[in-house]
Amino acid sequence: MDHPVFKPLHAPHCTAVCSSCNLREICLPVGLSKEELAHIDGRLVMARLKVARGAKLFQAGDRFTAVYAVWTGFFKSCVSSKDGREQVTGFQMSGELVGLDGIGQRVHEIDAVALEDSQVCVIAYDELETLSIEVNSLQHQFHRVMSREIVRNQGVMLLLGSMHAEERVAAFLLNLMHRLSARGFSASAIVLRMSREEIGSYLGLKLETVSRTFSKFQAHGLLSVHHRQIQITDPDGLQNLVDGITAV
Amino acid sequence: MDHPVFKPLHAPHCTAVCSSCNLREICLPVGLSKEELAHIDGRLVMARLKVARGAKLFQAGDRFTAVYAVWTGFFKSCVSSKDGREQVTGFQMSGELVGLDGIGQRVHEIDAVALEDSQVCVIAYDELETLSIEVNSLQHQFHRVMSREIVRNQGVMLLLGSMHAEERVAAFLLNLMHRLSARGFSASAIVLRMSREEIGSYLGLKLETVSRTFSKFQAHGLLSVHHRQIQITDPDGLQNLVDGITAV
DNA sequence: CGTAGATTTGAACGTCCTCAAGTCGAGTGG
DNA sequence: CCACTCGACTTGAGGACGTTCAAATCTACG
Repeated sequence: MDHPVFKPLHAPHCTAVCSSCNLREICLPVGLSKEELAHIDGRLVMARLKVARGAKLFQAGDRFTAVYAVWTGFFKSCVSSKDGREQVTGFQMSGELVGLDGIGQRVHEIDAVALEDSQVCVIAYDELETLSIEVNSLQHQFHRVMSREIVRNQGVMLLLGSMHAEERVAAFLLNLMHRLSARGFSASAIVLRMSREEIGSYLGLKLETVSRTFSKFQAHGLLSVHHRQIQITDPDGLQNLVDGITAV
Repeated sequence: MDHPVFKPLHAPHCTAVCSSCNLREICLPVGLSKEELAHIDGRLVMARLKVARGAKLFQAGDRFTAVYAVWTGFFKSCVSSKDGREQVTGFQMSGELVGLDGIGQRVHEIDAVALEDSQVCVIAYDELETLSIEVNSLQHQFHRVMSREIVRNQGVMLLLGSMHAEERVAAFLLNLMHRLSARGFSASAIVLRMSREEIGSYLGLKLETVSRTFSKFQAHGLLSVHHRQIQITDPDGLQNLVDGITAV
């Protein structure tokens, strides 16, 4: 199976335009001039796809043909080893790119799963390479996106390699908070799109540990938890935990 | 301080050529045609630098101007957090690129330290972007290199997030073995370039645990350790450990 | 309204860490 | 050449943190 079954939102001839997308200041085309945007309109994004909650956008082993920009919704990326171990390597929200793992081998090496009903912009990779040659700053932006992904992953390695459970959970929540607030959502009221188990997998912890840590944070007045609703009441307190300034 | 002090191996006008480099099948220019190699010769690599053992090629905060291809020697990459936590995020050997972290912000976000006297090829990033436009397959290869770095990091996340100490050490040794043998070195006799502490930092373990694990592997006949000399006697046994087929 | 899945909480256990002592080897100066 | 010294490594014992196993509670969805 090379591709899951999708229904394009638009007929093939009706392509998406970046210039009028409200994510253009967050997504791949940041920093492109009006003229450059006009040049890539209808060429960079060939189609939009709906991905239902729980469905895979692609999975390890699928042939790589495109990278995807999350337009609406929420995704997780997972690697698995032969023996069935699974690790969530990231969560992607609107404006973030999924599928960069496939460029190297022309085959995807991870799974990308929608955590809620989502829509993605399909960026055919061959076309991206072509446009990168024509539009200088698109190439530059694409390199920046990949570089940031590398840096982000190294931050996760720091977290997994040297932080305690409470520090990991605090760092996770703060990161989510910052990314959501960059998209205009409340910086304090978070609705988690993923289960405790998925958080645990991402943080290298068991779901019980995540749950216990949430409870402990609540007992210390850092936040209040109600199922997947999190209200951050003391972001500085969480930051102090991450920075090793305080403990709970 | 934007740059450490280096002595270029060659005068500025005497640039390095990829077409006659013995690493051209491993390094960035893999897959370039003879004509394409000729086109980038003397332009891609502007100079070579010596980096003494223990010296930093660059460090977090340095202005980003170039990526570096390891020509000879061995490097480690480290991220650090505000509170002084340090995490080794990778070890680089000949033919591998260092410095991709800086593209996103035009500032390096990690430290790159030579673990032995080394030489690197300096690839000015602006020139790389220019050449990528002129030479199609150079752009493609560069994307592949970055993509593989992303995949590699996700593999490390899997290791850090879901493997036990013995599995981590086994995976580390096998990885080292494969990369060394791809460069024509013995697949069984490894000379470690890094300390137990650096291995531990990379694997999210303490140096004592690394040491104990080596000893245990030796007791089980998987390898023999003498300081930094490792003789792998049972690679399949190590692989079985990584794959969760056996335990020690 | 009922069931399956997600979450919370408790208790016992195990892996890895911490602290500490001892060994080994390379480099240095007598 | 040998003794000395420092850093790296090894090994042991005890303890901490997170896991495992188990049960209760809660929610969402049909």
